[in-house]
Amino acid sequence: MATRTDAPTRREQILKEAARLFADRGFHGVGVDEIGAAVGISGPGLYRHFPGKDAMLAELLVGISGRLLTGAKRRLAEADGETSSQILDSLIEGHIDFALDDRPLITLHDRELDRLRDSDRKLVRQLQRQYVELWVQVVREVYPGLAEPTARSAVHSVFGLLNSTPHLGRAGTLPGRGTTAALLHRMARGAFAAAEAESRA
Amino acid sequence: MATRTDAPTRREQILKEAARLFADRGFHGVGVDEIGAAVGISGPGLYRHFPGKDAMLAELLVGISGRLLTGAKRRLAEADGETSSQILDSLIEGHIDFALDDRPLITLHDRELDRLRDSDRKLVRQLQRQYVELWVQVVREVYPGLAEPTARSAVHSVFGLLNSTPHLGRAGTLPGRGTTAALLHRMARGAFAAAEAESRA
DNA sequence: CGTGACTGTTAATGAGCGTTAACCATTTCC
DNA sequence: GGAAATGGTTAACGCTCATTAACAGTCACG
Repeated sequence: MATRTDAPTRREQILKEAARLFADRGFHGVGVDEIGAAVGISGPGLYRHFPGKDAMLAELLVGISGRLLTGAKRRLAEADGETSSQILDSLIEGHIDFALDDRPLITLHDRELDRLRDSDRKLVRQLQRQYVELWVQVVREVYPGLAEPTARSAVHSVFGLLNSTPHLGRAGTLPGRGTTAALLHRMARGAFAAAEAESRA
Repeated sequence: MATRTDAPTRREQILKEAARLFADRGFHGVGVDEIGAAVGISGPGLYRHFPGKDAMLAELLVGISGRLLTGAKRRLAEADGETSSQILDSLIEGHIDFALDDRPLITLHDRELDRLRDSDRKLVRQLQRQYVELWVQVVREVYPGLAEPTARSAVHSVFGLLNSTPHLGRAGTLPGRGTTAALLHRMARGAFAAAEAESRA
């Protein structure tokens, strides 16, 4: 489990650049030649590493959903003795890290899902669903006033809030990563708390 | 200003169906034949109403941003005597109405902007910017603790929250429009309030 | 040495698709 | 009543683009 210091493999370079390009101009908006050029090889050379353009998108999207889910599961597992509230904070923190560090992937995540083969799309959706349900459980422990459907809607909405980072001005204009992360975190908690205020209206 | 009861014109049918299709499968993912079929005419017949496929997208996106902005301006103008807090509630309500009633447009709004001609994209961005600034002003009146950059980030994030409706399960599974709107409204206010808590940390 | 396995290259193929051309029915209106 | 205007049609063009073919350099290793 050592953190890898190796040079990135060609496959990884391709995936990274493809993610950036897909996020910028959409799956159909990017040609294979362009992806190839981004890693210094040309067009069809990509086919030595992937069976096709679709496969790159599939691997990206499955990878995203998978990493989000396993990350959340890990946080949950490592949390013996912590309060539900602390666990929720940990989930939020993990999601924010992801949103801030992998903006292109976040963008792809809910933009290009429909371009996948049926089987891949099903897989991604299943991973997403598990991730959501995991959040819903924790959220309902922290905010018991939330009925399950309400909690699910609230979770989706908070994802929308956290995933808004791509719209927050390109890199330079942001008030600094830590500040932004803290702001998003507070807002997420505030949104959940306000959601719970329902039953008492 | 009578609410129109007329049958929708062909142009409007086309725009509506195009919006739905673009939102579902992306601008590049939809063919003109398909758009034509959706309104009962076939492929090239569209060119009697629009100079090209791009023009449909442009009109849709400019229309969205324009309606959001003018709606917000109207609410502001009609609000003499109201408190800033009431005005903010009105802005939120307007945005939620839009998000719930025109889901496809919301989706397009931040998904296909890059496919526009430079001039159109500039126009749309300008309208968006005005809309954001208008919110920022009102938000800062209600939550004076918010510095301007923070307020702007918060506004973007709340847009992310409100625009999450497309992800809230297709139509049937929603707990009812009024309930959903109320939930989103509460969460938005809660998020802003929590954002303000910053300077006092 | 030499024979695969790898990783590239360029050229060709073939499908999809936006757009234009050429043509036609219907309505409007002097 | 006839000429525009209007809103369709189908067929053809041309371009983009993913994918495949055919070929070649490099390195590991028996």
